[in-house]
Amino acid sequence: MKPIYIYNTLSRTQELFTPIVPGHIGFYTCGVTVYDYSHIGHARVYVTTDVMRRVLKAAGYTVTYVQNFTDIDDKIIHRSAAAGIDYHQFTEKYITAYKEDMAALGIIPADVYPRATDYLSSMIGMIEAMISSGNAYVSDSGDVWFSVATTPGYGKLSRKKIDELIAGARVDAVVGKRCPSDFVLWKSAKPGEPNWPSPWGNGRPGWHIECSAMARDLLGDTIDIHAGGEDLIFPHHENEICQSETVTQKPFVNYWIHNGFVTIKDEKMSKSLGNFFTIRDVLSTVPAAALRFFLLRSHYRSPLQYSIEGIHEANTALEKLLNTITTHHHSPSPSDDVGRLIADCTDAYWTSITSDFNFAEGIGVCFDLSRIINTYSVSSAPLAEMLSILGFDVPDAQESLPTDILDLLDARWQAKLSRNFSEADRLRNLLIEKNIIIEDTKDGYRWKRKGT
RNA sequence: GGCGGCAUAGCCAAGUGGUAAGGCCGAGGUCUGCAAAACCUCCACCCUCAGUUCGAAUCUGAGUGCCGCCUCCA
Repeated sequence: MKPIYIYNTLSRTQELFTPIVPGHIGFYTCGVTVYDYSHIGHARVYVTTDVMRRVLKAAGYTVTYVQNFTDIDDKIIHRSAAAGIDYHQFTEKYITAYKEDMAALGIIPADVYPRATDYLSSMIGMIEAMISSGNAYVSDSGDVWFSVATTPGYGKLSRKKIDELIAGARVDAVVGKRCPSDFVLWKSAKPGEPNWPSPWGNGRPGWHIECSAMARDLLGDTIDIHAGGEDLIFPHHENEICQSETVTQKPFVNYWIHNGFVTIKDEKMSKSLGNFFTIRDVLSTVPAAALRFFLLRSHYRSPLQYSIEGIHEANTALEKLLNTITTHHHSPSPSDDVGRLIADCTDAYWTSITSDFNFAEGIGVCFDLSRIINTYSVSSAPLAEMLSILGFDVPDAQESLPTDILDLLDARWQAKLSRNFSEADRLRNLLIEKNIIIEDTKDGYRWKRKGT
């Protein structure tokens, strides 16, 4: 089990990761509200957490990864009504689309994709507990509110003070709400809205309670890692904490991880600003691996400026690495010195990716290793392993060719040595027709498959 | 108004006390029958001003610029 360091939003410092159960990790990431196609900002979070999972697994842990779908909320209600279809059919469409987009990006599916509407009874149970402990109250309209003032540690994640929240509250007074900072746990149904029965009348859950309930049901009272975009720190994650902790009386999450935003012209990519690009639109113009590489080339907590030029550049850079792997050297001859250089790279790579998941630095090491492999004509397997952890499909570097191809390669090399260039070129063209590209080097030649 | 974050080369981007990784672009070179690739060399007064220190991109203070959260948001 290799040590992992994680920057914990709760402490605002990098900490040595220690799981609750040795060798196993419960990992929860806030998923999307399924009312539209996902954009590049979403892609960043899920590509990042995908590689985090891969690193944790490679470090020797087993990981249970849970990612929810918020399949009921105001936007879903409005948009499905506008489309004239049932909310469930509506969300089904976008859940399918989401899974397609993630698959295209090479993201390993979650172990569980819980949907809010499948966990109503757990949510209701938690809300009842909050009411009986005096942390929540029911208003005349049948809405249930969480009383923030009754939670001593409120604000510990976002570092906000309750009085300041109240003083600076931009929210208009809501009927039934005792304090501006209180938030809704259960909303009574308006006419025509989807609703479910509860002790407080028909209605639907507030947003925050779903994650508290689903995380608890699937991963236990305390989970190891909880991730999401940094816009979720407040109020979503802050509220999850107070809900869960008032019910269980245990810490909700040990390590909080938050992603920086994808920006466009220095502004956050978001639907309300209208400056977003959907994953499927972008992938219609660039390879998915290029987008993945683009997202991984900067640290996950830094803002990332979106640009199609940046993705093209990432593609060029990635191809350089893949080229190193797909090129088969004719004369491998590793030495102890070179072996040490490679080992140094491998060590540096591991240090990077386990130091708060510094994939950008790790990628830098990949280029160093690439140069070593090309310079000394040695096996590219260590580089393939590195890229594989980052989630790139790497061709089999140890692939062997059919004997007829090998014979052609050899014949062409002999022709070249005897300076029979017309025959050498004829054989080279023959090989190109068979998708084999030859590149001569100082000491011999190497080959790779066309288009890889 | 409150809280938080960011500012490194033409562009992208690592680096949290010891004289600036990596990639893209550009320039020159090596190799070479051709082709392709690769390799080598070159390209940074780390936003400003003070301060701490033997030593700061890295710590402290002030300033400037930009962004985010406080309302749905990955």
